[in-house]
Amino acid sequence: MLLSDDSDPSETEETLRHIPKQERGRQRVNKILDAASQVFAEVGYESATTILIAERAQTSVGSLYQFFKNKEQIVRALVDRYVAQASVMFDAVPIEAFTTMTIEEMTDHFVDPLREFVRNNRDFHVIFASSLAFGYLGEAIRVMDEGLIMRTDAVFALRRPDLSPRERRKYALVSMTIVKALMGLAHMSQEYTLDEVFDEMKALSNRYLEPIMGAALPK
Amino acid sequence: MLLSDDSDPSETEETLRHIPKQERGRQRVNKILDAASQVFAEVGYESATTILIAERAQTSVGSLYQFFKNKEQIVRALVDRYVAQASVMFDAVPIEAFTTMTIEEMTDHFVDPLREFVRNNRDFHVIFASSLAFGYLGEAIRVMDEGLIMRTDAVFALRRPDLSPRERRKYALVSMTIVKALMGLAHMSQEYTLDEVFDEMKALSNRYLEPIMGAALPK
Amino acid sequence: MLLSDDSDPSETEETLRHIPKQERGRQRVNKILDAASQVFAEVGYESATTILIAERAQTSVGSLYQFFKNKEQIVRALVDRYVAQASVMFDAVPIEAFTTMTIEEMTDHFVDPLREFVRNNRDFHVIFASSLAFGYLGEAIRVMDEGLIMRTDAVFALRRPDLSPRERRKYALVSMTIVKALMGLAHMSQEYTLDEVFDEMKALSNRYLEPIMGAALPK
Amino acid sequence: MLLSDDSDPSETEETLRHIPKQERGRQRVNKILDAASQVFAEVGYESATTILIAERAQTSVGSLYQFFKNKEQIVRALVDRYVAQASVMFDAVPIEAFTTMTIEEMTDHFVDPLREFVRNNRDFHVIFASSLAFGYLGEAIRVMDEGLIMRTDAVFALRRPDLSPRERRKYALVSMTIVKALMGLAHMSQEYTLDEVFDEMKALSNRYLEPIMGAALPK
DNA sequence: AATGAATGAGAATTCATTCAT
DNA sequence: AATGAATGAATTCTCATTCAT
Repeated sequence: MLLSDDSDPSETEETLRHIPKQERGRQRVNKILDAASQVFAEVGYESATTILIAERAQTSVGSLYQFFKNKEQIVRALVDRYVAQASVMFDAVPIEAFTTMTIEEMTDHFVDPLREFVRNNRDFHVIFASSLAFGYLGEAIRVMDEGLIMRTDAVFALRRPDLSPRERRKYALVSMTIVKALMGLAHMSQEYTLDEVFDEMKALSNRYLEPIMGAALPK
Repeated sequence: MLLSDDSDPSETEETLRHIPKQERGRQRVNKILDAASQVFAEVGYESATTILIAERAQTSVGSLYQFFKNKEQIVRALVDRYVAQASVMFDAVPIEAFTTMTIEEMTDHFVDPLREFVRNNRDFHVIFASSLAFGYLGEAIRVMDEGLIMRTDAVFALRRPDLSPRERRKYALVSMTIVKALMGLAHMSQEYTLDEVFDEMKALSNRYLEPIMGAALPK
Repeated sequence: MLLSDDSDPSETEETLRHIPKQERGRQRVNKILDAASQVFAEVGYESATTILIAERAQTSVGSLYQFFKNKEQIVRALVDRYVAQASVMFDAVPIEAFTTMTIEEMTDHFVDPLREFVRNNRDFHVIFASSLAFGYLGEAIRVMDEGLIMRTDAVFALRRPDLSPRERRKYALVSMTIVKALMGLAHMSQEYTLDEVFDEMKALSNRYLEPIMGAALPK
Repeated sequence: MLLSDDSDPSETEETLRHIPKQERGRQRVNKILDAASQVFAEVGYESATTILIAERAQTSVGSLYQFFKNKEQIVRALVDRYVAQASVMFDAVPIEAFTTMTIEEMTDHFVDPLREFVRNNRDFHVIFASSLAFGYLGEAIRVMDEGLIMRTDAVFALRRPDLSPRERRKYALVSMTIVKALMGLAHMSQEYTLDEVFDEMKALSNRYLEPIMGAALPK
C-alpha cells in the first residue's frame, strides 16, 4: 500500500467529523467532494466559498458542515480521496517485479497508470499545483509525494544496493520531480497532447536513469 | 533582452499608479515590493493582507495604495521586478555563442546564472510556484516562461535546423520544465543542498539533450 | 395604480437580493428599511453607514447584505416602499371623478391624503429632499414624480381638452412643484403647524388653478 | 444689505483660516471656490475630494488647506460667496420702493434679478438643492433664506400693517418657498426654458399675492 | 508659501461558521 | 438530519488632513 494502512483514507477522523454510517451519508460526502473538486479547480481554493460548494453539491452549507469541520478539511479529504485512488493504481504491480525489468519496462509500468490517472482526474491538477502555495493543503500532498519517493527508492535499492542511501534517495527525488513536472506540463499544454508529453516523460526518464539504474540485477 | 525593452519594467503604468519622481518614492516602492515578497512567501498571496505588507515595509496602507492601484498590482510589479533581474542574467551570453558549445558547456552557461538567481532570491519561488493557481499572477510568469522557451528554442534552432519547429519547441518546453522543477526542488529540499540539486539538474539536462542536441555544428 | 402593477414594489429583484420566503425575513427587511429611513433622515444618505443601519435594525451587517446587494439598494427599496404607500392613497379616487369637481374640491381630494402621508412618514422628507443631490437615489423619486405629474396632467386634460399638451403639462408640473415645496415647508417649519401649511397649500393651489382650470365641464 | 454687515462674507474667520493679504491669495481663494463649485455640482459634496478640487483649481491640497480649515469650510465659503453676490442684486431696490407698486411690478422687481442670478450661476443649484441633506451645509443657506424672508416680510409689513406678524410671515415664507421651488424647476427642467418657468413663477406669485397684498397703500 | 507624499481611521462588503427551526 | 438565515471578524480600499521638504 502506497500511503497508509487505512482502508478508506477519506473517512478518518482527521478530515471527517464522523464516519457516515448510512450509505446516503457516504454518497453525500462524495458528492460534496466532487463539487469541491470542481469549484477549487475553477476558482481556486481561497476563492471557493462553502456556499458555492454546497450548492454545486445540491446540499446546504449546514449539511456540508455536518461532515466537515471546516473548509480546510474539505481539501484534505479531497486530496486523500485522490491519493487513495492513485494508490490503487500504483500498488497493482509489486515492488519486486521491478527488480529485473529493463529501464524502459520500469518506466512504462510507472508512467502508464499515471497517464490514466491524469486523464481521468482533470481538476486534481489545479489542487496539486497550488499545494505549494498553501501550507496545510500541501500536507496531504507531501504525504503522497513521500510515499511515491519511498516506493521509488525501494525499487532503486533493489537494483543498486551498492549505492549510498543518500545518493539513491536523491535519484528517487529527482525522478519523481521530473515526473510531476511533466505531468503538469501534460495537463497545461495547449500545444502538445497528453500522450506526446507522457511519451517525452518516458524518454526523459529513460535517459536519466539508464546510466544509474540501467544494469538490472542478473536473475 | 529577454522579455522587453523597458529597462525598468517594475515602473510602467501597467503596475504602478505613478512613476515616483523622487528617489524617496523609488525606495519606498522597492521597500514595499521587498515586504510583499516576504509576506507572499510566508503566507501566500491570498492570505497576505495589504496592511501586513505595509507594516512590513514600515509604511502605511495609504502609501502602499499611493503606488499600487490594488493588491494584484503589487504581485504583478513584484514578478516584473524578478523577471527584470533574471533577464539581465540570461542576456549576458549572446545566443550565437551557444552554437558551437558542447552540451555540457551549454548547460553550464544556462544553469550557473540560474543557480545564482535562486540563491539570491529565496522567496521568489513561492510566488513562482503559485503562479499556476492564480490566473492573473501567472500572466507575468507566463511571459517570462515564454521568453525563456523562445530563447532556448532559438538556440536549438541554430544547432538542429533540420528538426521540425514543433518538435524543437517540444524539446525546449521539456527542457525548461525540468529546469523549473529542479529549481523548485533545490529551493524546497531540506535534505540536499542547492548545489547538489543544481549539479543533478546539469546531469539530467545533459543526458536529456545529448541525443537530441549533442552534435554541435562544425565550426 | 400610480406607479406600477407590482403590488409590492419593495420586493422585486431590482432591489432585493432574494424574496424572503419566511415571514421572519419579510419582517427583517421591513425592520432594516425602518432603520435605514431613520438613519438617512438623521445623518443623510452618504454619512449613514451600513453598520449603523444594521444596529438600528437590531441585526448584523451580514443580514443586511443578505437582503440588499449594497447600500444603494437600501435607499432604492426604501423609496419604493414609500412610493407604494403613497400610490395606494392617490389611487383611492379615480381620475374621472375629478372632471366635474370645483377647484376647491379637487384640491381637497389631492391635498388631504398627502397631508396624511406626510404626517405618518416624517423622515421620508429628508430622503425626498436629497433626491436631487444623488443621481441614483433620484431615480425612484423621479418615477414617482412623473407618475404624479402624468396623473395631474390627465385630470387637466379632461377639464381643459382645448389646451395644448405642452401648456397643460407645464401647469401640471408647476402644480406638483408647489405641492412638493410646501410639503417640505410643512415638514421643516418650526413656526407653523402642518395643518397651517397644508391649508395655505390649498389656498395657493386654488388661486393658481382657478383661472386655468376653474371652469369644470358641464355635467 | 440682505444678509450681514460684513462687507466680504467670504473672508471672515468663520470660513477662512486667515484673510489673504495679498491680491494673489485672494485670487487663489476664488479659484479654489470656483473649482469647488464645479466639482460639487458634478459629483456632489460627499464625493468631491479635496485633491480633485485642488487639481481643478490648479493648486495642491496643501495650499487648499492653507486657506480652508477643512472641507466643510469650503462649502460654507462658497455659499457665502453666492449669497454675497445675490445680496447685491436684491439690495439694488430699496424696500420702501415696494410700498406703492402693483403686485405685478413687485413681482417683476424680485423675479427678474433672480432669473439673472440663476442664469449666471448654473452650478449653485446643486449645492442649494442638497442643503437639506447636509445639516451644516444648510446653515449658510438658512441664513440666506432667513434674510430673504425677513426682507419680504418687511415689504409685506409696509403694505399690510394691519395683518398679524405671524400671518404676514407665513405669507412671506410661502412666497419664498414657491420662488425657490420654481427656481429649482427652472434649473432642472429639460422641457421648459428658463424663461417659461420664470414667467410662470410670476403668474403664480401674482395670483397668490393679489388677494393678500393687492391693495397697495395709497400714496 | 507651496507642494504632494504619508498617514490611518473609517467605510463597504464578503464569507466561514453557527444555530434556530 | 437538513436547511439556510444570522453573525461579525476580517479585508480591501478611500480620502480628509498633516507635515516634511
